[in-house]
Order: sequence, then structure tokens, then C-alpha cells
Amino acid sequence: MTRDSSVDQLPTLSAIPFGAGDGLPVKLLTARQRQDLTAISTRISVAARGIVYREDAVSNAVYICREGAFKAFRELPSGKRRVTAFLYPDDLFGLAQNGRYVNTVQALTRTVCFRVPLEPLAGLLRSDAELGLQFMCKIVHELRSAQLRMIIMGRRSARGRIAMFLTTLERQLSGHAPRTALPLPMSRSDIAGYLGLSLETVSRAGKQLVTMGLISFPTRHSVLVLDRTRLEQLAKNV
Amino acid sequence: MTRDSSVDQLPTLSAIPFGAGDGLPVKLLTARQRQDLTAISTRISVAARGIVYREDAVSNAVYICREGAFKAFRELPSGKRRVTAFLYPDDLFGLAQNGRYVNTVQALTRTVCFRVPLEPLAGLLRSDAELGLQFMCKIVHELRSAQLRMIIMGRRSARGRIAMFLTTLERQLSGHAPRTALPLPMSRSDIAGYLGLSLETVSRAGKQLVTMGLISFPTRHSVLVLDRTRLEQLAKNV
DNA sequence: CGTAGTATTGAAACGGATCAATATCTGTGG
DNA sequence: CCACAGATATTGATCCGTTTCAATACTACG
Repeated sequence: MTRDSSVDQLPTLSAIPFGAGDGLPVKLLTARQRQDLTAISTRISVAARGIVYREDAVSNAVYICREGAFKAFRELPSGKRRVTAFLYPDDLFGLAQNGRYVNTVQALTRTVCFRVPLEPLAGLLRSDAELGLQFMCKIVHELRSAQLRMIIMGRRSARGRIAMFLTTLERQLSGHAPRTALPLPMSRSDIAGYLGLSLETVSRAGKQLVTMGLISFPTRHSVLVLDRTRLEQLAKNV
Repeated sequence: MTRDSSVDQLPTLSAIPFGAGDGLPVKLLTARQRQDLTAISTRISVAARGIVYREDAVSNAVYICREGAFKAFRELPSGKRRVTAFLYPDDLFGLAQNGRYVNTVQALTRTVCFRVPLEPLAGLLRSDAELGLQFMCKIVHELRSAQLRMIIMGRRSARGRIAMFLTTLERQLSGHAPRTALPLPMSRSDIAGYLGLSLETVSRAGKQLVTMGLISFPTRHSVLVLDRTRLEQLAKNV
């Protein structure tokens, strides 16, 4: 993990529909707010498999993903790993509980993120209520993702869970070209941990979707959606 | 659902460890803030089974639970109901997406809650950044609950899920006397919807815990924890 | 006191977990 | 650029627990 001294890139917390229509009428980040955020943050590059922070470590900062993808996971007493979230550009992570991080965050690819120390952030949020609303909307967004996850994990069939996972993924990677393969930076094992399935079941269910002609795996780390209609039908059919 | 004109009770958003140690150093609500909140909110009484708002309805306000318990649920295409959350005093609910509520909230008992209209709330949050931080911490708290839920639902065994549900419940009802029965205002079916199990499995797993001597059901709507140690052991053993 | 919703109990079958063996990929160094 | 080693993924067979369908018991409310 290396810290770039050149803070040439501004956080783009606003790229996602940030507060747009969540009830509270909030606008996007202003140039001034981005500048303020930048002033207190550090740009960090992380190599693939690099750890950003570990579970239970004392929390000093929150992070905003800029490039690449991360996974957030928790180690369970049984030794199993439950993947809490996959993090993509513009995602906020590192919200702590009782001053400590609740999960470990690891880079899946070469990544870039912004590190925003808590002390100055709190000051900034206190002086700029509008920015506070922005953050709040972002966190509400996180909350939505978590609730969607619960719906996914409540499903019986592995096929259905994978279908939901893929459609969700497609929506999250808003910047990808249509009819091209989606990057799948995580391992099958990570997907299993995310969906609450065993690795073998993920593999089998994936193959089923391929056999059904809904998707294909150009490589193990990319998916191509062949029949979006039927895939979404399968996903919605909870 | 009736609106009381007498606004004699103040919202106690702060009763829960609100912002205490979440990294950002935030204090409890001041008298002034509670007063401001009260000024814009309405106290509402809801009879058991009364609906506070429905899924997809246009959102005008957020709510703070004061007395009693609610369930929040979503109707799935298959007709099944997934229970998103059980809401207890001091819980915040009604956060919308794209200006509409994402689930239906129904009272499980006779309840009292505060209705906080969005427009004035946004104004208040804009003028009082500190209050904004309070809300933010509250929402982060919600996020934690959602993440715990995901852990619960990831478990294989029904017994384990029920054990976690009960221990969580006990923690949420911070005001209950020890060694007394916990109120269980929701139906077995609601619990099933919450845990992603079938109603029958909830019933069977409950009976197993009774047979094991960990709990007992004085009535169908209350639980008594007999062996907290073993119950928590079962709960933690993920 | 009856009735409708709610809960329990039983029997059978489906689906995913697990254990185990093999195949494929990835990245490293020659 | 290729070969090799370790990690990752696929595939197969069996087991176990939950779901489902079905029948009965309970309880709360009018």
C-alpha cells in the first residue's frame, strides 16, 4: 500500500445518484466540497490482494473507492469467511463500530482509493451540513445494498441467488459497455461467501446458467450476459 | 392511525448509544435539538395491525418509534413476505428510495411513533450539522443491524438462526428486566420471514431449544431464556 | 362459545453441504 | 517464452436438514 503525495484526483463521491430523489432534496457535491474533501484526504494505491485495514483494528479514517474493486469480509469463529460486500468506484467503506473496523477490506485488483481521516472529516461535516447530508444519503445507499443482500440470501435456489448477484453486479458497474463481458474480479469462493453458498454450489449453479444459455464465462473472471430478459426473470422470481 | 395534537413527549432518538464511539466523536441530542425535532414532528398512535405506510407509496416523512413494536416487510413477486426488520423504541424508519418507501410498516402492538416530515427535517439538518451527524450515526447503526442479519441468514441451521435472533432481540430490548420473559410480539410466521425459514421450521427449531432446556415459551408471545450461556454459545457458533 | 387465523406435528422429497478426486488456471522463475 | 507449482475451479457421490404438503391442535377475538 503506497501513499501518493500528488493529490491530483478529486474524490467523486457524487458520481452515483447521490441523494438524488431519496426524499431529501440534496444536490451533488460542489467543486468547493470536493476541494475540501481532497484537502483532508490521501490518495492511496493498493496492489491486488493488499489489505486496506483489518477487522478489529482501531479506526482512524473512512475510505472512498476510486478505481478497481475490493472485498470486505469477516472471519467467523468457525473459520469460514463471510463476504460482507464487494466495493466498486464511488463506494464508501470503513464505517466503524465502537471505534474499530468491523471487517477486513482487501483489494481484488490493483486499486486506488481515498483515505479520509475521521478527525478532520468530522470537522468538515460539522461545518458543512450539506456535505453531511451527502454522506448520509451515501450511507442510506449502503443500507439499501445490505437489504437487497438479505433478499438474495433469503432465496432457496442457488441459481436464483447467482442470477440476482449478476444482475446486481451489472447495475453497480454502471460504466460498462452493453453486450460486453462484465469483469468478475472475485473468486468463486468469494462469491460463495457473499451468497452464503458453498464454493461447489456456486460452480454448479454457474454451469447451469451457462447450459440454460443465459450467460457464458469467456474467462473465469468475466461473465457475458446472453439472455438478459430470462436472467432478470430468474432474478426477480423470488 | 390517529394524530395526537398534544405533543407532550419529545423524541428520544438519543436513547440508544447514538454516535457513542462510532469513530466520529458525537454527543447525545441536546435539549435544543430535541425541541427543534419536536417542533416539526407529529406524535402518532397506531393500533395493533395498523399500517404506518405502504411499499411504493410516495415518501413524505421519516418516523421514530417511541413505544411498542413494528414490522417492516416487503411483498415478493412469489407472494411470500420477507420481513426486513422489527422496529423497537428509538428506531428510525421510513428512509425512502427514489422518493418512495421500500417496504410496508405495520404495528405489531399498540404503538406510538413520531412522524418527521422530510421538508422541515432537511431544513433542520442543513442548519444543524451536529444533528445531521446524529442521524448519520443512527443510520450507520441500522446498517450494522442489516449486516448482522446477513450473518444470521448465512447460517445453515435453523436452531442457530433462532438462537441468534433471540440473543439479538434481548440486546435490542435494552430496557427489559433480567430473568423475565421477553415479549415476542411477532408471529411465528413473521419470524420465519425474518430469518428466511419456513414457518414449520421455526416452530420445530423453537421446540428443539425448549427441549434442550435453553428457553421456554410461557406463552406463544413471550420467551424466557433459561440458559443464557449455552444460548449465546449456540448463537456465536457460526 | 364458535370461528378464523395461527401454530404444531408428521411423512416424504428436494436441494445444498460435504468429502473426495481431478482438472484448470495463474503467476513465478528459469 | 515456456514449464512448473500452488492455488483455484470443476465434477461426482452421498448425506443431512429444510421445504413442502397435509392433517390436527390451539388461541384469540368477536
